[in-house]
Amino acid sequence: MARKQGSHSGITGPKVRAAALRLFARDGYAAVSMRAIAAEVGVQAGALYLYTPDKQTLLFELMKGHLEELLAAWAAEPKPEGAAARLEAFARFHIRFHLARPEAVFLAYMELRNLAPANFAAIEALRRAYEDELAAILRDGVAEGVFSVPDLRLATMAIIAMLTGVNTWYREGGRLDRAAVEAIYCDMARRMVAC
Amino acid sequence: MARKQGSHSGITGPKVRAAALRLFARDGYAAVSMRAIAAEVGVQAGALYLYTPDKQTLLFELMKGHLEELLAAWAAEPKPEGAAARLEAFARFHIRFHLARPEAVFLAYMELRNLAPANFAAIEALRRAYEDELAAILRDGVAEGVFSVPDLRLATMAIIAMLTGVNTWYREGGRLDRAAVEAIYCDMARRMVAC
DNA sequence: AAAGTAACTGAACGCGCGTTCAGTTCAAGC
DNA sequence: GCTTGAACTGAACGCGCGTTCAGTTACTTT
Repeated sequence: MARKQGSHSGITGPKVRAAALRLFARDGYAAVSMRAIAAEVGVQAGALYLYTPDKQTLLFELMKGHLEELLAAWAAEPKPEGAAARLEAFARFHIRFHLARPEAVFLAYMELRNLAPANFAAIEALRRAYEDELAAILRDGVAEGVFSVPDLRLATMAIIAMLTGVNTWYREGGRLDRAAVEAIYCDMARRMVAC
Repeated sequence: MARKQGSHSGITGPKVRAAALRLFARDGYAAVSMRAIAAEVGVQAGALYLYTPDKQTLLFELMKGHLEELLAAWAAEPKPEGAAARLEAFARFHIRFHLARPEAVFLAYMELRNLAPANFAAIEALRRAYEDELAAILRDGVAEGVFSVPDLRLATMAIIAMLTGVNTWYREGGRLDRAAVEAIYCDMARRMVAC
């Protein structure tokens, strides 16, 4: 049978991941069929199994990849002196990173329940590691005497929930641009923990 | 054929809603079959259609019911004088109400994409009405000179995201009880908008 | 030109899906 | 005790699911 242009190009793997991410984020893991992903890529469903052992692993790899990228990106970020400055860096980084990847963020928050227990544990550990980065900043700030928090863990969760919340309403071309949102949320995060 | 005890008891409707809420929240709308809901109730799948026209409407009614209950409960709450006191009342109410209904809250946040457009619009309007309640408190606080917010809408979204975030980590019997969590989050919300 | 190989097809597997509906059961009203 | 009607069953409808695999294609290596 005639083969279409672009076959054997060697980029099908990334295409599969991109299509799966897009569709999982839009319709939800359970509502997306392997055939739908395949159609998006331009192959038959069977071909997907050259790139993933099964559907569940495809989801897990997407979430794991997202969180590892998040941790790596934060690790690569310059860390200023002083907890107050580091909190600002964290808040700005968090919003910037998350607004740039709305689909992956959505997936990582919404599809946890579709993970097999072992995969769930792995994702939770990555998320916890990220939370610990913020917790360390707050702890340092308290030690420096520039922050006062009633409870370290709760303040951590509160700030992350607040910052991640931006993804639920932010739309390109809205009333405020990313820089303005960054600045305002930065300010609110600072107020929450400032003495 | 012999009929089991409890038939024709006239409470099947509520049972259907309760089972659907439990299963939708646990496994996700798309992953729950009408047969699974029916099994939970103790009837055959066909019997569910005496209580709902279809699966989609069942989801919509659950979400609508939850948000209407939320608005009614807040309307029934005593409103103290002064924006600062009203913010405290709102924060405590929000946490208390949401922690008491984790399944409905989870459903109302996670299954929006499974709503038909008309149903989605109805749910969004209810949610917006609730947000406006908090926005009004913040506006009043600014007018009274007791609050200072860089942006009214963003502060509203930030506080609600922060408060709702409690549901993602709070577990009965954990380190802090509900009252302690309420108090700490109340404090953080106040700090965010205080002058 | 022949052989080898990675990429992909297309058909098939058993299964469960949402929904419909004719028929059955049971309690209540007369 | 007969009739009524609400509650419910159980089978059926066509369809799409995740996954497998023998076979086919297109390109590379020799």
